Amino acid sequence: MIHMKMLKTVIEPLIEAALSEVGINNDHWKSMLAPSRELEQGDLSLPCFPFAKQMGQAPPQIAEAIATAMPPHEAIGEVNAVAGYLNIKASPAWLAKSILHSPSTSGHPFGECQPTGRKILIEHTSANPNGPFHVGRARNAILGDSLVRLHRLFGNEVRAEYYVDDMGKQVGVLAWALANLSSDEVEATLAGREPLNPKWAGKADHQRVRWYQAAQVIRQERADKEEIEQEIGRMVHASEHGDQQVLDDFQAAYQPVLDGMLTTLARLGIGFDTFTKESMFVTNGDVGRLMEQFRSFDIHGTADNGAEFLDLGARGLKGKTEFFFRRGDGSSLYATRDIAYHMWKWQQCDDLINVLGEDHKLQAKQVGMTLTELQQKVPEVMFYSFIKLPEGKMSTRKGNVVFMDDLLEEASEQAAAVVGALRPDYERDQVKEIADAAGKSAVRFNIIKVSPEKGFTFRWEEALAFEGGSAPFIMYSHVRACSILRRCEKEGVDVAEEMAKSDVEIPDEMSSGMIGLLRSLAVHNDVLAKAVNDRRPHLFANQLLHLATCFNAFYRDCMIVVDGEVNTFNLQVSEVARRLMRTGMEGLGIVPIEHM
RNA sequence: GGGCGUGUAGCAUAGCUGGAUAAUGCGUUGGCCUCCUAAGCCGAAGAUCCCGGGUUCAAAUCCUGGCACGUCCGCCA
Repeated sequence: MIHMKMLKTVIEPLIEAALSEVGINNDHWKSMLAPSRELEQGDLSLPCFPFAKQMGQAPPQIAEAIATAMPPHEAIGEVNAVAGYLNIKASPAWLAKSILHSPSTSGHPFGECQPTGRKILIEHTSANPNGPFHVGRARNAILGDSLVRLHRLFGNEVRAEYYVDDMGKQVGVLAWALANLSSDEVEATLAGREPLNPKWAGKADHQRVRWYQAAQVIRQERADKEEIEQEIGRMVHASEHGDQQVLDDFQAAYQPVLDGMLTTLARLGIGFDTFTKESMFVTNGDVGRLMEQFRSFDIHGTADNGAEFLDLGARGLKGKTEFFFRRGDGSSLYATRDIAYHMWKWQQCDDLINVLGEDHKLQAKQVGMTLTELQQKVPEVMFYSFIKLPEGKMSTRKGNVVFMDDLLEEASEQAAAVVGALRPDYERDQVKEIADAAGKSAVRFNIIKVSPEKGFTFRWEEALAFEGGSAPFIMYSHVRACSILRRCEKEGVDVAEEMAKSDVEIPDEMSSGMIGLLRSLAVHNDVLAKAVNDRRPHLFANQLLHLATCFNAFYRDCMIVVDGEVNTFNLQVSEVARRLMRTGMEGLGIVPIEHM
């Protein structure tokens, strides 16, 4: 629920006064004051039904009485009582003045961040480096990166971190395959499958994943599979005990794959500040010390073969209650290292956020409970549900996947076709630049605009939609705002000078387009705050869509330059909207280009 | 079997710390470019808010019992 905070702050004392004059004295009403359902009626509304009993009057009467008792204020454009609701509409002139003149009271209407001083560490993606991104895995990266960007826009100091799984079975299999299988063997093993797309033949993530896939088959089928398993097991075991040679071999195997994956993410505008290797916590002794510490816990237990666990059932965990942190052979488990990793992360930030697939819910719960047991803070987690295809679950084995690299190519191509048709006079390079921006933005936005916990079915036609509720729609509104600026320059208007005027006359009568835009601008930063604090980027995505829609209506109703004359008020509002659109787009990873 | 999540017009979604006539896009359909980019704007049609029960002045929203789908329940990562 998004309140128009700048209005709420001002009118709460006024309502308080009106209520006490009418004879209502309780504080419950503050939580009842809500954004109006009917935008025509107002910005904030107070349902008066709960007062009926106390007052012995019908709600419409009470609403009427409160409306009459409301003290006048310049912020209030209109007060009305309808069907038991007290509706308060902000005065457009006051909204305009607040937005234009006092950046400090309205957050940062010009899109400039005010540092909060809070340090946030966001870990996202952290995919195993064993193959290229498909759109399923990419939901994590897109969601995570949007959260990173939104936090930065909000003014937090953010570190985006990738946790590299550089040990364990998956990397072990990859390393074994690269060392033991020839190219011919790999291709023969994978003969029945989708071949490597020649376009990606030079990209290590696409290339090396074939070794990995072939190894998965061979481990099941080849006559010497037991020896293979032993060999892999030996390497994995060594890696878990911090054997540097094995870890180095592993890195040589996965690093090119990881680099390829990062290239894909970079195309989406996704990057990281730090990479932390899982093995670090084994080699530096943290994991060993942690496991020793667990032994002193009263919920510690030991299985028949010497494996150790914590009985989280004793702390209220339902279902699977034993949380194993050490194998019978004494080596650590993924979750154990994850706990060491979290303790390390907590030393470097005020807030910790992890972006995880819904399949990690139990594991995250176990880690969280164990951290509590260690008297550590529990990280915030953003869970998302998986992306599937219309044909069903994504599966590399069945060839039922859409690679991110392919999606981006396709998006760019389709966008180029649209731009080419719409702007026949553009140069080829310009078309390509616009198409790349529109393509990647559309792909990102398509995923961010829906709430993470909702199951998501990938459809080409939706991912590549360039109208309606898409990124290009927002980009287009922004382009219009940029176009206004260019028009001003062409007319010889000194925009900086126009913007600096602080005594612009604010008209009494405004068009619906202007009023709508002012209202959207007024809640913009409230939505950003909510999206950041609740970890729900889609709220901000919808706000940006709303802002763009409102801008389009404003664009229709409010000319900025007429007959060479500039309307300063309209220009100033347009510029606030432009900057907010621009920073908002950056906050979601939409590329804010100036021509389309 | 147990835990967690999801179920809203033909389709995809928003709304879910209870409040008015359930919002948006696609699709369907009717209009708008001598005027700052029509990737746009304005209008119309289209909803048993999965089903049953309960709480409440008021339920898409909260509780409860079903159903469907997703996901987890490894000494894997």
